[in-house]
Amino acid sequence: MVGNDEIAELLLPEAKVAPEELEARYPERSLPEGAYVTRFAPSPTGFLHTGSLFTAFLAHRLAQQSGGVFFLRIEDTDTKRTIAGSAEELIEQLARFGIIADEGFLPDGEKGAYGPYRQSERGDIYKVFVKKLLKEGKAYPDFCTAEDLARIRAVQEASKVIPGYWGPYARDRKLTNEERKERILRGDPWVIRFRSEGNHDRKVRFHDEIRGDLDIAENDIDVVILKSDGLPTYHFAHVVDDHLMRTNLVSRGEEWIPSTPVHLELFRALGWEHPRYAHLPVIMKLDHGNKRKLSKRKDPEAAVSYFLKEGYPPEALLVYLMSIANSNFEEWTEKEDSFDFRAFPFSLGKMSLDGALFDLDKLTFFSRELLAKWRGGDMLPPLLSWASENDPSLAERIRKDPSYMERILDIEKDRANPRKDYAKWSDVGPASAFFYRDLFEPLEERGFPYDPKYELSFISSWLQECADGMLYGVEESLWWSGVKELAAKRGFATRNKDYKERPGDYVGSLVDAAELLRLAITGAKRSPNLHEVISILGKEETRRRLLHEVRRSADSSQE
RNA sequence: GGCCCGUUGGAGAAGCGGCUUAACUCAUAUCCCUUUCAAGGAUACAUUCACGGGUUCGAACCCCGUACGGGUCACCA
Repeated sequence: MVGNDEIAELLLPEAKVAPEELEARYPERSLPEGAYVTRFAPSPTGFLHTGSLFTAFLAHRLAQQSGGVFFLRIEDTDTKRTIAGSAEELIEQLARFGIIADEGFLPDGEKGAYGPYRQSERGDIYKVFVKKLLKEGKAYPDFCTAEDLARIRAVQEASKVIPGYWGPYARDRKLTNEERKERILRGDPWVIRFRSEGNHDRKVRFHDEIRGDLDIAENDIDVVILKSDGLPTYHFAHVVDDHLMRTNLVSRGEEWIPSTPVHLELFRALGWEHPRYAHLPVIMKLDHGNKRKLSKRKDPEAAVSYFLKEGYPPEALLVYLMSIANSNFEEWTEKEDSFDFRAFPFSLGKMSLDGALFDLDKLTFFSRELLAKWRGGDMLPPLLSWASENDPSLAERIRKDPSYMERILDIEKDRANPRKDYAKWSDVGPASAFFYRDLFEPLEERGFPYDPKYELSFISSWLQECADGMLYGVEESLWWSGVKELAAKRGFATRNKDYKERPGDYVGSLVDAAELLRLAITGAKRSPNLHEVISILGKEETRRRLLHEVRRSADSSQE
């Protein structure tokens, strides 16, 4: 008689460590009551997805606010899909969002006593437990080829039974150990499958921290736990790792709900308690009236790098994500007059159950609000580092005279309701262009859209009067009354009401007078506060711009 | 297709059987203020909670069915 032990030995001779030894090597963590041990466990198969950032962010928050531990594990058991360097890129990007793990796979190497934190380096650990299951008869080698599996599936489809490698359809479950030994020695390729005791007509109930109690059919599939390449599947790796790393709350995407019964059964078979689960809703997008998952291929905003490239401050994205996670966060920000989500008590129970639609408008709103609170001095460093990567000419302009840019960024910031011009760093370049002579000149040459009701000769003389009579270096109200005086002399109505009542008595309203002035100085009908603009440009440049327009309009009026 | 989860305004949502003639935020529109823009202020925007039925004196809230949306059914995670 060939026993299970012999088969296990034949299959996995390299697994020599005793399970107990591993248990001892990774002891229970001693943490305060209620502390969460969470993790982010990405597959290094490409860029950081916005949904992954959401998941990582919340796991991180949960650990931090409970005084627990947040670690990062790389799930690279699918060697075919692993992309070299993407794990490093992932953690580097997370770090830009301030999501830095307490332990695990980190930018400067591994840290923590529960490693290794890369599944591809944990092969021996998994095998120890696979071997244990083998010995206990809870797992067995399966010699099916892809064609064998396809055939089984075809039979199942034809007879309309539930597809999958289960019960009577689990071909190699029924092999005798003698047969197994023979085939192993013969060198037939194999995988290890878990022998499920489940019955899909029965339901398992488990508690989800977000959704409450869930009743789902038991697993009855003999899932593969060790692949032919010697690495475990997700299911097995999750169970072993989260047990050994002493995770107590697994937060992951809701796509995992249907396979949770598999995990529960594996935990039981190994004699372990399972962690708590929180299945997070997935971020969606509206596409032709249909909701669908944010797609890597179709949606630029599915990649976190998109936001970085556009120059949204990372903080703003996180504020937005927190607002979809807990909608009461928004009320909290108003009450506390703060966007500091670190101080906000995030709650799994308050999460909504279905996936939120990604709303760029709302992100923009938060971003504007956030940046409005920053002074020029706070904005300069992140702006410069963004520009260095994404807008070299802007970066150069800033470097040449940082304090000039700082003054531009500070326009109308010094008040109770600060100006909200910028939602992202890429807004700064276009918005500030007219302050720079080399960028402004082409605008000048092109001509300005002055109101055609004014003759060019009139414009010319009005601007000349402004150039000569305008006050510089004085505070705004003084400056403005100076302008008003000039406008009155020129025949503009100084009060809008007057103009509205008797338009015939005036050449225009103060609005018109100011618009001509604004156009000459900034090149646009819309601009930030003119007084502040002028004081940043300085008397010389302002005069130069005015006189240039005086000349130009005089010239064209003669033609 | 089977199973699971869900369905409140354009978006995020509050609500958990009478206090809802459905809060709040974003977006949109109009008006006010105003030297433009931004900001700010005011107002409008679900005659009703996917639909149908039931329970109840009373339902967005409880039950059943239907529809719709999403997820999942791999040696991928």
